[in-house]
Amino acid sequence: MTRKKIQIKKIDNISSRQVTFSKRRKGLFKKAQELSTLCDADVALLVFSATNKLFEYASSSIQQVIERRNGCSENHISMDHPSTDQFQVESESSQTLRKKLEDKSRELRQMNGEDLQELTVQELQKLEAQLRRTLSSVSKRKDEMFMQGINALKRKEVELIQENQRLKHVVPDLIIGQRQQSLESVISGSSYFLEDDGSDTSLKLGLTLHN
Amino acid sequence: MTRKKIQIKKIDNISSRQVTFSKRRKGLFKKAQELSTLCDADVALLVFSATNKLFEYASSSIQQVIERRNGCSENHISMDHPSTDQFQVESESSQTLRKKLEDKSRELRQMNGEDLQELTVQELQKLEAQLRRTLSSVSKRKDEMFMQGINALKRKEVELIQENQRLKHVVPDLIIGQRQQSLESVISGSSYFLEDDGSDTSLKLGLTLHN
DNA sequence: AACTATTTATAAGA
DNA sequence: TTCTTATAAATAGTT
Repeated sequence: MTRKKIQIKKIDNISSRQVTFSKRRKGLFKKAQELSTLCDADVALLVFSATNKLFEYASSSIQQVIERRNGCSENHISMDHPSTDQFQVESESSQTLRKKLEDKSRELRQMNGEDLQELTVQELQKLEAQLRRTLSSVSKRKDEMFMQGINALKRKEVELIQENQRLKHVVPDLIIGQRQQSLESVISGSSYFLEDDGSDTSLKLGLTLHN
Repeated sequence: MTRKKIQIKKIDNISSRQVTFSKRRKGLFKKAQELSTLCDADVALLVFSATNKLFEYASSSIQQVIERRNGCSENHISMDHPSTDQFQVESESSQTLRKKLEDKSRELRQMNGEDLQELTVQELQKLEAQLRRTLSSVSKRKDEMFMQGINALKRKEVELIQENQRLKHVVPDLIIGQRQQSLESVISGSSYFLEDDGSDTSLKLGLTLHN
């Protein structure tokens, strides 16, 4: 909105997204409190960052409610779904969940190369080692999948060869039996395989089926 | 803030207060949604007018929670003080949190090379590319930190060399001039104005000063 | 509701 | 992070 007009869509660059978040969050909170004061309105504003950190504003008359919520954070679900009561009771609190979520988010960001400044050299080395391990697993898995694909194609190839074998016997009979009939359409599709010298046909097939 | 700057205090005139409320509310909601979009943040904004009419905004991932309340909402608009219920509702439900946590956990496991069988070849390739990017970032960061460490050591080295130079001049004079006096007590004092030619005494001193 | 003179917010850069 | 600054956006007072 200055220096240059921007499009309202997710900011790609991570650090400028963080900077913008800080600035705009501040601006938003200011405007919220101004609206509250100027117009005697009750305003509540909750902002969760991409890292699940919570920022909140509440005009004074709502403040107490917010505070009460912070104390006991999740009975409303059991109100909506009484049947889940027991489950709710023994399950983790929202606070706990949010903490976990925050942890996972940070870890994930670091695995995506963000927020690395938070790490020590040891941690970086550990991360590096893990990345290499994963990279290796991914390669392996990719290979597996390629091999599966190739094997599937090979099986199909065998089937096609067998089919061709049958056709090879059938077609000449037809040619002999019905010379007057056009046969290009039948043969052109599969004439490649008609000459069966055995081995290297399968190789060609494998390659053509790949593409 | 235009035509004239205003003070941020309750607007006395009722109609202009209402006008301002409309205008600023609109602006505030726009900013809230921009923040949400630009920075990938979850935002919930509730505004009660002085007449207790409710206006609200919620970014999509909180939306569902808000909507559930809308199903049974007619009664609390007219309340003087919003009930506890309302504000518990606007924070994310445990269910939502649990879902998010699950998603992050899966992503994290995959970045750690587990559960790769769930991914397609395309997804594997994407993951691989990301891993390589992160690996590069990690290396870069590690280099930075090493360089910082090295530079710190170099600075310290320079300081120590300078200190040693001074001591090199001070110590021999002392030895010559005041043989009967304890060496340690003299060194700990600040008599390094004294000139001298210097000798290997400084090396020992330099070392002891390190520890 | 519209209009605009100003103030405010803020994107980019340092 | 914080500051600066050029420019975009919001809006107070007016019509």
